[in-house]
Amino acid sequence: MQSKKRVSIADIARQLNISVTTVSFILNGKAKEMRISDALTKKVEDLVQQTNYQPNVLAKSFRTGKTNTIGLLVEDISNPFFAHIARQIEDNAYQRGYKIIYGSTEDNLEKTRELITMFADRHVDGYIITAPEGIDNEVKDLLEMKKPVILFDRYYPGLETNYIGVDNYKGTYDGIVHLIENGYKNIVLVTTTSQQSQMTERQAGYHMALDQYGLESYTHKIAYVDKQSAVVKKQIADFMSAQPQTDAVFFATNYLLACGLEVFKQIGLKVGEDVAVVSFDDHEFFGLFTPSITAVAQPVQDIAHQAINLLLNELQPTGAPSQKKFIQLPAHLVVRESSAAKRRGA
Amino acid sequence: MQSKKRVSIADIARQLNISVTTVSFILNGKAKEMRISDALTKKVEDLVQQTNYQPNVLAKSFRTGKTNTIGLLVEDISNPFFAHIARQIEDNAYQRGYKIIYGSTEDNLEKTRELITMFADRHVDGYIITAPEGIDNEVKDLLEMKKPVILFDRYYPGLETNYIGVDNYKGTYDGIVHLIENGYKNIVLVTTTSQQSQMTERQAGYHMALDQYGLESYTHKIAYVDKQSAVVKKQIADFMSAQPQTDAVFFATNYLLACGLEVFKQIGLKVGEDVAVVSFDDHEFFGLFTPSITAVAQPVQDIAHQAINLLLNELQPTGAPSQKKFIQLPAHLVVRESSAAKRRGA
DNA sequence: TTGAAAGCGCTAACAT
DNA sequence: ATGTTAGCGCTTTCAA
Repeated sequence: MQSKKRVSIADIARQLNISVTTVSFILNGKAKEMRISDALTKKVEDLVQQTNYQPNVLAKSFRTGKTNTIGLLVEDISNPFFAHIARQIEDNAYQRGYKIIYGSTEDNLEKTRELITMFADRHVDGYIITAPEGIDNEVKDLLEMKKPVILFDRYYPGLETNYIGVDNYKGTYDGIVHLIENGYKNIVLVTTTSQQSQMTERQAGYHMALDQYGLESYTHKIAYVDKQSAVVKKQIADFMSAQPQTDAVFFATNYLLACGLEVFKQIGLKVGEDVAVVSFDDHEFFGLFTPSITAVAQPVQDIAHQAINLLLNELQPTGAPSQKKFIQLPAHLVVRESSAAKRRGA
Repeated sequence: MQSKKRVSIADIARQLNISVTTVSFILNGKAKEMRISDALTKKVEDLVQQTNYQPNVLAKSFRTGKTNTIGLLVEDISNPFFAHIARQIEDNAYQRGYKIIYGSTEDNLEKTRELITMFADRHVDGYIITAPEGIDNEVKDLLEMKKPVILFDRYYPGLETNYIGVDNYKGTYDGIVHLIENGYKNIVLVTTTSQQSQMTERQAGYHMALDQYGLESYTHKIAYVDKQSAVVKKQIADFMSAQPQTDAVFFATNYLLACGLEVFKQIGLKVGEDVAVVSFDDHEFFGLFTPSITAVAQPVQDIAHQAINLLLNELQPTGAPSQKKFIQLPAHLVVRESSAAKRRGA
């Protein structure tokens, strides 16, 4: 396939009348360790330069079983949150010699299983995963095979592995308290039916805040199927007309918010006047909305950075089995116009 | 590394007292071709099932030089346009047994070179690339090595390879004509200094429309460096105050639009009243803006679909050297509120 | 301090 | 119709 035959380690050895072993050692930085003479080392390095020798990664991977590849499983790469995470992870990984192969799970168990199998077949060295419900056994299998796994965004309480995510509980709590302090009393939580940790934590934060202030809670869970936003919108519309006293809505994801905004527009509810709005997950355009949208922002860069660092650390063969980390980063409330203090008589 | 030793093709052969060749042929669907008895074929297939034999992909790749991997080089995976493209490509590729490894070029020549080298080292079977300026030689090298390359979003006139993109010229032309017909006369084009095909085409479309209607053109090119949006905003602000007669602005990318909207907000220009606005590239949230934003939408799904199809076709070893395709899909104007007919006296 | 050689799992040319 | 075997390029054990 290649136009010119690539030079191999044997070519180098032959030209210098030495053995491939020696060349291999030098190439892998074991020259000192193997007490190979500096002169020889130099000669080899020069020839490598001169011939533009590039080791055959495939052969190397085959031999060692290491591929220098990381499997990244996100819920959906086209979701801005995950896209940004992916971008950061990519940057970090490439800088350290690792490539990323990715897949979108759609939070679907079957699809995730397939992806994990594919990635395992390819001998990826480690995994960074946003786990769908029910995938714990597969993850356990990976761990048993000594493959490092980093969970992010959501975790499994029972799994002994690394996790990095945001403090969903506190983030939501802060958002709700903010609404309460701005005078809102009938605060609805619109969330999904998902039982994943990040969602249950957000619910818990919501309830905690309301309890503390002695307010009543109105949770509305939507089965978020397939971006069938028509269905979602219908449910939100129904809910709003059933509970006309609602003066604020906290959306547990920014997709739900998008649906909500559309509904409000349709039924003529003015955001920021008739109803306050806060979203979990910020978005680059929220500042440009009218009114601009208050959101609980996740530290995307930090999350990605920590995820890849945790993974690369596990990949470094240190003798001791690494201590598993469970990291929760603070989320940060970005106050904008959509949650402005409630006006009397509104 | 694996907890149990994987079963190999030799194990299968040994257990059945046949040769690895036979097993290999059967595994690769050449049983018929090699006239291997149905009975034997069946026996092998059963044992494969039963032992859960999984071919070692690494060994196979090493041997054949094929990796069933596609290198996807986009400008920035965290840009929604590319993120959506990536998602579609992923879906299509996985369905057909290919994995994606990706990289963000940042439209930076050096970085793109590195990525291409990395991908080449890994023997990816083919490439899908949004090419930065100046990368034509590297692409030419790939083509010489018989590696299929699909360019998308922008092309090099001199390169003999496949291209898939949108009709930027017509898309922009339509957008400008729409503004003109809605009564706008002083229409500014805000674009980048990039000389890439997609940008120059958009400029051409802009000029064509204005010429046709005998209107004057006011192009403002911004060096889009590093998302230094402060710089970009400053330039837009300066431009607007220097040309107060401006009644409409066409932004050549949705990032520029975002900067523009912020500036207009700051200086108190009301979009849709004081100034009409159209963006090239739609965005999922444009419908939620107030006023909602008119945009020239690219058929993301089609683009991705065609790109991956073109590539997979080239990967199918048909005798004849494939005819290179140059495909331009129509862009589609999504009319919303931001470009509503100009009111008299505004 | 360096070299010879086995072998990773698979494919395919060549033998029978 | 099926088997023997030579590599692919590299790492690493063992020997010298």
